[in-house]
Amino acid sequence: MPVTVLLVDDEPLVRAGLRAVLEAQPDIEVVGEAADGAAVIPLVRQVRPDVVAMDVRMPLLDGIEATRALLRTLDEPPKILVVTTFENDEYVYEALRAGADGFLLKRARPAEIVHAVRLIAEGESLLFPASVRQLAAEYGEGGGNRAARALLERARLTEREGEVLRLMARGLSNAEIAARLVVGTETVKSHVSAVLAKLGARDRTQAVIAAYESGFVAPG
Amino acid sequence: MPVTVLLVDDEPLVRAGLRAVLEAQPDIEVVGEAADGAAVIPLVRQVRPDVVAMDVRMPLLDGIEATRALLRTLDEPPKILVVTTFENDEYVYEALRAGADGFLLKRARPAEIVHAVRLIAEGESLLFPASVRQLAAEYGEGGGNRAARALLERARLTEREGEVLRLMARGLSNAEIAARLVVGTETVKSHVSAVLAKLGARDRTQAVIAAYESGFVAPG
DNA sequence: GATCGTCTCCCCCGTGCGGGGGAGGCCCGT
DNA sequence: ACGGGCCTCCCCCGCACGGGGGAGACGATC
Repeated sequence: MPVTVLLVDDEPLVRAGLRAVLEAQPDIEVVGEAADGAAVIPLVRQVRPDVVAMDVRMPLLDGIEATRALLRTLDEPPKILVVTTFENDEYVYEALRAGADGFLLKRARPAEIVHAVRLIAEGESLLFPASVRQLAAEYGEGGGNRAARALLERARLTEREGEVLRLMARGLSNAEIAARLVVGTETVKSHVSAVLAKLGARDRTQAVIAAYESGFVAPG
Repeated sequence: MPVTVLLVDDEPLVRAGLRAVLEAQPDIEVVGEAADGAAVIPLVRQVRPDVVAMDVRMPLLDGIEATRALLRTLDEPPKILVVTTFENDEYVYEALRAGADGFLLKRARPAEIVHAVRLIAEGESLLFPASVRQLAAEYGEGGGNRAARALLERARLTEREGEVLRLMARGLSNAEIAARLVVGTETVKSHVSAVLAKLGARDRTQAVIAAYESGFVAPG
């Protein structure tokens, strides 16, 4: 019997993407979609999915409350996979504390997404940051650069964007970064915006946090 | 024979403070002062200090260039102790790479300053962040809270300011912190300003960097 | 009782930041 | 020769941020 999945995300595009990725697997079946956490409980009662892939930030009822509501009201709650764009989203940790089984970044590759759903369905918990750090650890002490480069590929940061992120993580302002890279501040702003978008960060502080948490830059 | 020290800092107040602290020691003697790195070489030639306590940021010639110049032009260069307000100042690391023997935060307690000068004079190197991490390590894995509390005392952050810094390090905006702590945004702004001042950080990003680098918050 | 530190909130104000656009030059792969 | 990705720079714009003040309330300390 296949793994049944319910998609909950306010963006139709994301739902379509997840559906496409998951339905390509013979052992995974998408059994429903919801655009907001508010609609999830009756839908779960109705279709009884194994896994709910749930966005954190939603207009009416967010992923945290929806998770709590599911666990509170159902006798056999589904596994809950939190899907988010930003791994240091404060809501993510709250969702996990609320009882979610794992979380996954939207920028993850299709194979990773499929893998995550299968793991969750099997009862495994899944925390992406841990896997990222594991990735960094694979390259050992000396090869920090290679791990960083591998992370670059994940986040799909260009080389220049990686440089800018590194300088951001050293506390430099846009003007200082511009001076360092010998380009205009407008250029730096472009790169910074690109980095924020790709990391799902709201501001440079969150980007720096992501850099530390992912191992892209290391303390010391 | 006493340890002789030359003070190089563009702020007279800082020089006076260092002089007061150091001259109180019978075995330490301040043998000169300079207001900028540009004046340091002839002065060092003249007074031959054991230790140069040098600011990093100075108007004409900064601590990095002054350090390089000293090491390049003198056969028996003095020990160089970089004195700065902010431990994650980008220039600090460059100064250390340029050959400085250690660095010290201006917010350090008098006893620490004296200790640092003596250590440097004896040929020991001294890196404050390392000592902070060592401090954190002393408390072991389980006692992270105690280490954090010890760090709080060092930076003289109040309990509330520590809370605020922790939330800053999770990427929260002032408004979000205010909501979380159930206070007004103006209050949060006050705390944030206090944190920035005490850490010598220019903005919240630098404060978060300091939090990570010092071990106040840990990745993962 | 007076003082100090902390937490709380208020004002004004400048500006760096980030979003949302667009655009030209470059190299590379097709 | 053309498109696509990347780097570069430009515009406008709103806003959160941070600095610099001040002030009241509370508890601890002296």
